[in-house]
Amino acid sequence: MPSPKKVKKLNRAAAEAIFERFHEIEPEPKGELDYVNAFTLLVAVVLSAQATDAGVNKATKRLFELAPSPAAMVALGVDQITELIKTIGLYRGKAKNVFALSQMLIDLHGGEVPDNREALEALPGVGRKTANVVLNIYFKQPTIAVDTHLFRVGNRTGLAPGKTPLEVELALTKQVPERFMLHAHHWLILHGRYICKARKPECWRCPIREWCLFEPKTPLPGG
DNA sequence: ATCCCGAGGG
DNA sequence: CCCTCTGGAT
Repeated sequence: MPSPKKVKKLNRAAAEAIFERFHEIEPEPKGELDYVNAFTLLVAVVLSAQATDAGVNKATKRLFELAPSPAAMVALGVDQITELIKTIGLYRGKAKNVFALSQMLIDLHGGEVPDNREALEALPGVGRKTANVVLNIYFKQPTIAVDTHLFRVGNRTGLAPGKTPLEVELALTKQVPERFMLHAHHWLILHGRYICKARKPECWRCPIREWCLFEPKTPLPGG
């Protein structure tokens, strides 16, 4: 019979300590995507799939100057949008989605960005992760968007192990204390981006290493 | 499971 | 060169 392979997972107390530490270090973590309203946030997040935020910001600086609203975006047209965002990976599909999504906001939501998951995920190019970001960042809902960083950090640390992003997300909703839920996404993404990096995690300067289950290849100095 | 796909870093 | 970056649709 298949033995249920035990996955090492941090207990609640350790999880709570981790977020206390994050809060202590950075009480108000901020994302690094540029936007000026709900619409531009939504578009920026759609464009950010498999792309760096720095690269997205470079393109959206051009794009949002011409089209900071759904109507302006539709007026721009797919070809113009494509040209403007050509420096971002997956740009063809993203340009089509941004155009169609803008038209749909006009047709179905009075040009506004909807504040619920169902409506958001019905938009082209918007899946669970993107919807969670908009709900969390703009509408201040306690969602946790699991991207490549959260997925890696959740598994590597043992904070929230899971085979899929959804599993990690559900694990995190149980591990993160409610009072820290609004900021959990930003704390974890920044931690993953600058310290718990994919290639060379910098464990020697990690603020949560005393709780982490990951064993770095290169041992800590003196340890 | 596979495709989409440019920029930046090592 | 190879890997990674705030994924989604088929």
